[in-house]
Amino acid sequence: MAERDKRGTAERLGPDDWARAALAALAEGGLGAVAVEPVAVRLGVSKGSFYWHFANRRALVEAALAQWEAGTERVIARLESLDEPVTRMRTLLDLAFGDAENAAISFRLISEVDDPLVGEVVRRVSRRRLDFMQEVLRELGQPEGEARRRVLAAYGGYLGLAALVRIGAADEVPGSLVDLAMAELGLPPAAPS
Amino acid sequence: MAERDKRGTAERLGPDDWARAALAALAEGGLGAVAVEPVAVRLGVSKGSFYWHFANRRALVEAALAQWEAGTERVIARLESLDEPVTRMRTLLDLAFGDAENAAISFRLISEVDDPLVGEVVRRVSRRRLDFMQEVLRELGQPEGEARRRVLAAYGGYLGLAALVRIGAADEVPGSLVDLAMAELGLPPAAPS
DNA sequence: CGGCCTCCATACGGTTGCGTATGGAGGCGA
DNA sequence: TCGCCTCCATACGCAACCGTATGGAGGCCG
Repeated sequence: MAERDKRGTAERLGPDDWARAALAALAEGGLGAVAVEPVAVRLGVSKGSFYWHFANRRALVEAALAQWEAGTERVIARLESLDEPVTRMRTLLDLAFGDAENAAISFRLISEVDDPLVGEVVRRVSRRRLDFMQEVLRELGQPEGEARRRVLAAYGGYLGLAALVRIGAADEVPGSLVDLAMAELGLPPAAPS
Repeated sequence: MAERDKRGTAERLGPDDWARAALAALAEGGLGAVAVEPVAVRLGVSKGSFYWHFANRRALVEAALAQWEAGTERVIARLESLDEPVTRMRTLLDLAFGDAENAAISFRLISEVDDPLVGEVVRRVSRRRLDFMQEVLRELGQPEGEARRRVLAAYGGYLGLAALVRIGAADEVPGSLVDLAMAELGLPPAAPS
């Protein structure tokens, strides 16, 4: 792994490193924490470095959002290699309920949807996720309206439960919640591995 | 200053007015928007007024949180006047899914749960709401674990759907979602009015 | 070896928000 | 009327952050 210690060994930074650090700051402190100087401190460098790689703070936020969106695309691409629709959906749910950090970022970004930059990406990513899930249900023969309603309930439930876990109201989402979500989607609860 | 009717009828302000304005700022711009000077501008006064009523910004945030918590207590007190448990739950869901602004505030606060002030109140309010719902299900004879699981799914679904509405993924929660939530709770969907 | 290019540090001015100090306008009782 | 109390305005110092300017260390290449 790349040593991320202080500037001991003079590792050079690229825009991706800044975007990654910006996402970490976003998850911890919200959009307001994605500030140039604090993120620079987090990386162990100064602002001078930042303004070499980026024009301004806006560009950093855009890079962070792009990296977050790319993560969603990566997951979807990985899921599309699975032939069986039911397995695809169950793997999606496992990934979604398992990645608490990404859920936290999603939560932060949704609450910050009034920001024009954030809003555009959040809407696009959410639509992408919902459409993907709906397509899986369509392959399984569910009618359009029914599938849409179930997908909204399932994705909304995912977001909300992630919130409850975050505040400690629900300790560590039990595996049965994946089954519950599968049931809401009209799919069999047990994995046919 | 010849101009002084900027504030209309309410000439003098009290702490409650500041707390209300702070909640409005919170819903719009998040916790970071609960700043002294912007809220003062919102009320049409200056900082000098604020520091008469409050010691510092922290006190303003605390007052806003207290007012938000009081709203939850007010709703619960109103619900407890209803004798029939099923009616109580259905009225609760109608109120919850109907008040989009309060859902937005809940969302903002949950995403800001790392803040010690916010975290304490958010956890207490969430526990209060969950316990109240669980108690209703218990009155209806549902076993403890089952009730807890259903309440978590329902409250999580509420939060998540509010998020989807907020980003425009689900346009205007249809009334059928209340029925869906009732079904998740193991209760009859139709109101017996 | 000398020049250039990349990446980063330092220093500066501008803006915004926090908190304090001080004073002023208006109501109210003596 | 006088004096006091309440509520608010103005002015100031301080800190955090944005963006710019400028220079410097180290690698690469002629």
